[in-house]
Amino acid sequence: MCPAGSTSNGKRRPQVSSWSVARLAGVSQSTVSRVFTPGASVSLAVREKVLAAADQLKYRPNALPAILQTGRSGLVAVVMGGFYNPVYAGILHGITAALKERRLEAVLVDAGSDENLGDRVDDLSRYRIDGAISVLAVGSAKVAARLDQLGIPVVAVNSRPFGTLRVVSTSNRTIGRDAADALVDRGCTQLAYLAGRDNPSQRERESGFSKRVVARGLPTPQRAVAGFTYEEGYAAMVQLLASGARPDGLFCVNDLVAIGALDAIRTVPGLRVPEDIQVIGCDDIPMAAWQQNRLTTFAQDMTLLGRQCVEMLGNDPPASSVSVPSTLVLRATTRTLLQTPQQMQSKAPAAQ
Amino acid sequence: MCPAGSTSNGKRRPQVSSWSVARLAGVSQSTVSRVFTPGASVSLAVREKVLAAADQLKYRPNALPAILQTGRSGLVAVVMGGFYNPVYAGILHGITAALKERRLEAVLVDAGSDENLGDRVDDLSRYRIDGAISVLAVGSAKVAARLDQLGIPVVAVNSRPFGTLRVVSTSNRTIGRDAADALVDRGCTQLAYLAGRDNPSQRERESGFSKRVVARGLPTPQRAVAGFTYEEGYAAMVQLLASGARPDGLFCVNDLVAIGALDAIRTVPGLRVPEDIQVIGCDDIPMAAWQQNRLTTFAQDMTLLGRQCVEMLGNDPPASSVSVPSTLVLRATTRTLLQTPQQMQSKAPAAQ
DNA sequence: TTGTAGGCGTTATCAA
DNA sequence: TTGATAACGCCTACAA
Repeated sequence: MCPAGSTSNGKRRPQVSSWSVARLAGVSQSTVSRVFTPGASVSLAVREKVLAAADQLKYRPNALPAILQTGRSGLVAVVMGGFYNPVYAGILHGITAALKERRLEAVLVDAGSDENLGDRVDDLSRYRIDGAISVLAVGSAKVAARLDQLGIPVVAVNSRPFGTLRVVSTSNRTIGRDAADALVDRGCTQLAYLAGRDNPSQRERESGFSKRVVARGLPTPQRAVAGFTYEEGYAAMVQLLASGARPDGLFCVNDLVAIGALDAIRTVPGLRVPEDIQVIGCDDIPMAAWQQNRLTTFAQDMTLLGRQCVEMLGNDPPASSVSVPSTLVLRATTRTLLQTPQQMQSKAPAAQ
Repeated sequence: MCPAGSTSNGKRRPQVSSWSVARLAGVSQSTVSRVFTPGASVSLAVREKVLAAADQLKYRPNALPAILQTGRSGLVAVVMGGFYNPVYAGILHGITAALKERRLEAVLVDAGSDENLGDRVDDLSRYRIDGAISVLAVGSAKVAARLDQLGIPVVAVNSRPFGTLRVVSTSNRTIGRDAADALVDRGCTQLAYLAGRDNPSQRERESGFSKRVVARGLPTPQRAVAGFTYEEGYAAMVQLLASGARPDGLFCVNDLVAIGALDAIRTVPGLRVPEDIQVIGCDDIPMAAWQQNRLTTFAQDMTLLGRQCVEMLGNDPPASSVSVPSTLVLRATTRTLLQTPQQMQSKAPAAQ
């Protein structure tokens, strides 16, 4: 009726089990279990007796046997590729908030690059995690195949749709197009783009931008490869300007790069933003709003993005892909819009 | 000899168990277990046979029964109070890196305020977490007492040493003193301090600063309450300047506040940094190094801080408190130091 | 509504 | 070095 070790066995931290509570309350162990199972049928009298006993013993249900039994752990792996960009802080916050609502817990994995992603998530499978969310884009079919084999739902942000991978994207192509329109509408004719290292969202932002610029009858934008950090944006812009290029409209892969570019522009005497060159970033990180930057950029609701990731994780049957919208936030690095005719033209279909 | 469900029972995701591996390898389940237990004695022949079988079946040890048995989960709760300040990204990175080295996993808790801290960690005790690290300072004895009762080691950053709480601190008092010395050595006579909301590290930074300023024979610094964000720093400085105050040396509770203050100062025509007012921040977040700021500040090795947290968690017997050093990083918001005599005076003992 | 019994997949113990 | 067996603490039948 009552297993030996359920009281305490001296060697380990003694844990109060449902058996001890049962004994104190004068009921069976199953009854205690039912009291702690939402929606189970227990008489009020018994429930109160049990809760009183549990309270007295400071009983905390142990999730592990239940996981062992049901196969569901309530644990979700959350994979990050580093935290250097404040935009990740927003996403992480969104994910943790959404997980909390569903009573799921986040096991944080700082993977660095998506090479390690497979290994790390595989590692975590020993905890029987229910799923994984990767803020780090899954870039290779090999990694995707590895994740597939785990047999758990995997959501990845801004990845290509490999296999059963579920993808939540920011509307990168639209952002690129809107950036082009915003700059062209404001009179820019010499466009330039500061690129990140190759990944799906970078590629889409760029292609959306370039194609729309060309569709608007302007030459293909100049291009410089920066990366994703302030320093890389700064260096790339210094180099671009040193090469003699004088674009009058600049779109950057993200805000950090844009802010780096702004600072580089400021080193050139007589070159003014937005009079001589207009700049648009992407993400709307807090620093974009700082007085020293007042950067025009695309805002995306990161809390929503986090929520979408968690929701997709639970979808059954699996939805394969959703994207979150973005809004152009106009600040001081672009001029005010005057021309209405071109504004209308910006509604034209993409040169796909 | 071989339990029924160990192959697959149709209802759940079928998991390969040590029993299936044992059967394929022609050994007992215990032997399989030993092969996957570091340091257990198994003959080479058997080990290879088992590993081959495990490989063939893609066996992944299930951690849950082991946890049930040993009481050790390898899970550590990591409590954050939000991610708005980039310094937290650094700390989080340090913690995850150190945990990984010890083969521990981080369960991320975004607590918002330390009120929820107790509840959330208590929640996680159902996973039999081995310990908790709170980047959020534990501010009340009540929360600390709650954590005490969990019977697991808890490390908190920059908290007061309540009960069995283990504390890792940045050297806040020293930072305050060094900031005072740095400003006074550079000729400041009218000091001001932008404070955060009350918490242990804010209090120590301020008290270290104020006392040293007074010890150096100057009047008590002016004080304005900002908070911990750029916006709050900006607003507080705008107000301070509007009140007619014209300090020539400013120390801020952190870099975000300092950068906000810098931007506020820039709104006043003719007020130059560092000629008219010198500014020092704290944390050395990436933005402090940006060209637009070039903020003099105190750098702290956040990776080290993370490592310390993890190490303290494992200390037995528990060490109660350590602190990590910081270094003054001189940039463009302070003047260059000329006077040597005062430099020597800065080595004088604190007016404690 | 309540209790009994079996199983989840490991580790720990002890005997062979 | 290996194997058999008993926990670990819960959930899920099924019986009362």
